[in-house]
Amino acid sequence: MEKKPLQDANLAVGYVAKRSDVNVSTLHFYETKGLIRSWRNDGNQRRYKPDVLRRIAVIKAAQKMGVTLEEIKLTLDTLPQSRTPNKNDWARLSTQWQAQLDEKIAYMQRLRARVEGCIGCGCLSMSSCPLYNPNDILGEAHSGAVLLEKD
Amino acid sequence: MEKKPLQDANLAVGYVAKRSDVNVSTLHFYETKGLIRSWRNDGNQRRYKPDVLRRIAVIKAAQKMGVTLEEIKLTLDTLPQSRTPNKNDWARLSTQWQAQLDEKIAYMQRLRARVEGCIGCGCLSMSSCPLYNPNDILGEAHSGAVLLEKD
DNA sequence: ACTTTACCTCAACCTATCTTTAGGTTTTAG
DNA sequence: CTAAAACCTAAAGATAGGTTGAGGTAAAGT
Repeated sequence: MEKKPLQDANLAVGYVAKRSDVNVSTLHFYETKGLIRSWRNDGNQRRYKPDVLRRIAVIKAAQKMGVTLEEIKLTLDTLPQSRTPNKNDWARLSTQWQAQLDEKIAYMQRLRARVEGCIGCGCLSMSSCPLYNPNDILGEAHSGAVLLEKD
Repeated sequence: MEKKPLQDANLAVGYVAKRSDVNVSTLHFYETKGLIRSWRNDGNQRRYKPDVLRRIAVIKAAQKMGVTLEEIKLTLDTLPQSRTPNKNDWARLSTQWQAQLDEKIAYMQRLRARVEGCIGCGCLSMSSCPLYNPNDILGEAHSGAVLLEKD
C-alpha cells in the first residue's frame, strides 16, 4: 500500500522524492541551493511540509521553460514566507516565466525564418550570406539560449 | 590593415577566429572534436581552407537552434569529403536542423499553453493540477526526446 | 637584428545541474 | 531483537562546451 503523508503533514525525503519523481540527492541539492526547505526530526532526518511538492513541480516546470535554478530561486524568494502560498502567488510566478518563454519562442521563430531564408539564398558569398554575418537579428535581444535536454 | 586570405587560400587560425568571431581556443577545441580540419605549415601552425568559415557559421547556427556539438558533428560528417560542399549540401543540413527546431518550437508552445491553463486552474489540488501531473502533454509526441525528464 | 605578436601543446579550470560513492546512523518490518 | 531499508554528510565525478595559464616556438614589423 502506498505510504501516505501523516495528518500532521511532515513528509520524509524518500516520499517527496518518489512523489515528485526526482532523486533524493536532487532534493538535498535543491536544499543547499535554497530552493526548498526542511526541518529535522530527532534522528536528524529531513521532514517537509506538503507544499514542497508544489514547489518542486513549479521548479521543474520553470526548468522546462528554460529558466535557470538561480532565476527560479530569485522568483521563489518573492513568495510570502509567513503563510503557505496560494493560487495567486503561484499564478504570479507563472506569468513571469511565461513572458520569458514567449521571448524564447519568438527568438526561435526568428531563427527559423532566417535559416529558411538561408536554404534558398546564394549562400556561397561570404559578404552577403546571413549565415556568415549573423549579427543583426540573432545576436541581440535574446535572453539566454534555450537548452532543451534529451535523456 | 586587415589581413586578407591569400589567393591560395590557406588561412591562419587567428584570421579564422577573428572572421568567425570565436576564440582561437574554440577552434582548437572544435578540431579535437572533429568538427573542423586543418593542416600544418612548416612551423607547425594550423592552416585552413576558406570553407572552414562556412563550417563554423553553420556550427554556430545549429547551436543556436539547440543542436549539440555531437549531433552537429554527425551531420557534418555526411558532407562530401571529396569536394568542397556546395549550396545543396548545406541546404540539406539546414533542412534537417530546421525540423528539430520546429519540434522545439512546438514543444514550447504546448508548454506555454499548459502553463497558461495552470494560471487559471484550481491548482491547489495535487490530484488534478497539471503542474503536479505533467506526464500527458509534455512527455509525449517528442520523437525520441524526453525533455528534461528522467526515467 | 630585435621585438612584438601570433602560434604551439598540455593540463587545469569554469559553470550548471546534478549523481555517485563511501562510511556511518536511524527507522521500520518481521 | 535483528536485519533491511531509509537516511545522513562530505567529497568526488559526470557532462557540455568551452576558457585560462604556463612555458616555449614561429612569424612579422621596423
